[in-house]
Amino acid sequence: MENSQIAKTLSDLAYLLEIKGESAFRIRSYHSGVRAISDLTTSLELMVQRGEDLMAIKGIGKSIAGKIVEIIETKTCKTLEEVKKEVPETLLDMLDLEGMGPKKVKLIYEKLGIDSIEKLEVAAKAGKLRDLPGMGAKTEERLLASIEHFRSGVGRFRLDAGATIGEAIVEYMQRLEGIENLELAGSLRRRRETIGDLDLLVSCTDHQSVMDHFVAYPEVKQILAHGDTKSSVRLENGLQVDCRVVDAESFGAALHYFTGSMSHNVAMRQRGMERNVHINEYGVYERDSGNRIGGDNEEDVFKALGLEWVSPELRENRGEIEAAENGKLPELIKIGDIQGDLHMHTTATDGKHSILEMAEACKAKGYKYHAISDHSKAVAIANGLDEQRLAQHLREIEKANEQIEGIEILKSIEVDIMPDGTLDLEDAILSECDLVIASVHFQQKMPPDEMTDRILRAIDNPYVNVIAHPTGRLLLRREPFSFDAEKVFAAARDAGVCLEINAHPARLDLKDTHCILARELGVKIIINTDAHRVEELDLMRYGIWTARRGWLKKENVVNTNGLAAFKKAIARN
DNA sequence: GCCGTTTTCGGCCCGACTGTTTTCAGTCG
Repeated sequence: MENSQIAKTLSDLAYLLEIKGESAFRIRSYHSGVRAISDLTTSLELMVQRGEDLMAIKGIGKSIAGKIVEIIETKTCKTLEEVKKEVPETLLDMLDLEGMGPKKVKLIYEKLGIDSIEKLEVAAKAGKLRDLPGMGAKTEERLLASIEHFRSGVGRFRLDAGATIGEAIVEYMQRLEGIENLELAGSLRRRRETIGDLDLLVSCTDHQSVMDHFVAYPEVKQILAHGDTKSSVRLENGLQVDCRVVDAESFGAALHYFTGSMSHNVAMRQRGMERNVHINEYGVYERDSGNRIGGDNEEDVFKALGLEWVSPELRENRGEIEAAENGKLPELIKIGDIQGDLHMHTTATDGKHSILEMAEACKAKGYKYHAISDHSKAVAIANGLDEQRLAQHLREIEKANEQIEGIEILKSIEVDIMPDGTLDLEDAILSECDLVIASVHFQQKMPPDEMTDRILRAIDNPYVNVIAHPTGRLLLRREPFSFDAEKVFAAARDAGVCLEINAHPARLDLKDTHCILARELGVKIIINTDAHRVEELDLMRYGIWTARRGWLKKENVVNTNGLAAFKKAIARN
């Protein structure tokens, strides 16, 4: 069972208890337990199998640990089933509406018997909510807008969409006179693979002008809030953007605060309490005297807690605070460390540019080498290469290599891993390639054991150097296929096979937590764009961001080497 | 319900905004 399923069960329980009116502190414990589970990089089921102590996880005590075991073993939770008898599960849907919290859900359910979004809509339209204490015509109006947004199905956005939209807003905001500092914070700054909203932080002496300029952004569909220091808008595309303005002396403290993650911030504040330091978005203060000890830059915040500055990508409460305390933070890989891109397609299959065009583009990026790795015959829809065409294609790569100076083009192929784990091209032709990339494209829905064996068998093939996009997921569209990651990673390590971080923002596969596992196990990583046109070579930054979230250093990634060292690094064991 | 250099009780992060109030509760991040 996935950690996310366990987290969902406990989260449902927490919200239902909240509606029921349970003690706020008990609720908070459940929520922090859920957060602790979400921050985990190891499988709870595996921990239970190994007899590890769940109570060693901060935020999980006797009661929640017991429930986790119960959920894994029985697939249900008795407490949750009990609570559902008193508080209908359907109330949880209403909590998803912007502006609806547990108190209002409870009130509306108890006074009017409303237990679904549909009934809520009818009541709001009929003006029946305004008679309830604390509610009025405006509440009804806002709720109807929330329902409309909910129905639009707009959820999270891909990282590249967030980055593009965010960069456009930054450009717009910078047109305002008097802006001192401007930064996108939140999950975008942490480079999460998907983002739920954008957080924009500004410092300026004239707060009001910033707020007014922000809500006047042409793409704004709805203004959700418009205050003195904080405003929120919904854009036409459904994305919510929050803007916060502070004085310059608070910018660092605010940037830290609004970068999050929530888990990281909670842990930092707890640490602050232990050290008699008070942190908020305006600065860092001594708790007793109230004396301000910093806040104009982020370093102040960490320094006040005896910590080194932590890169935003690591702020997920996954051990970064302990590492920062002990000087054990990794020197994270940077985009400039990459010396070559080893996974890209050409017009020979489903790419849009020729071998030479891709080579010139790679050279322009400053790469020392790159690989042309088109599809194999199993991917017929992409005009994949069979043995004969690949042989011809390899000659053409050689020819292109002679025509271009200053960069080495490596001969490669993205060969398909068939359902039985064999490859769809003969070993003889694979042996002529400098680099063989193997990937699963078809028949992804198989039992986890079979998928594990399938990939293990591909790793066994002595010509395979890389497993590409190892989990096959497409963000927000397709789930990863399930297999025993630890087994596969260990086998890759033992065989000397690299695992790819596919940098395409639709994939980001391996994902961050897999990178952490890969690093722990000592697996070699390669970061590739899988470009199908020259412009997509620019996607490398998303792969780097994911690697950074996965605590990877330059040394963990083979294509940070020069050509000679790279060839050694990809050699099989 | 969780936690502990204040360890088995007594605390638990906190500030902004809105709407409905007339001093504040609920929601959000």
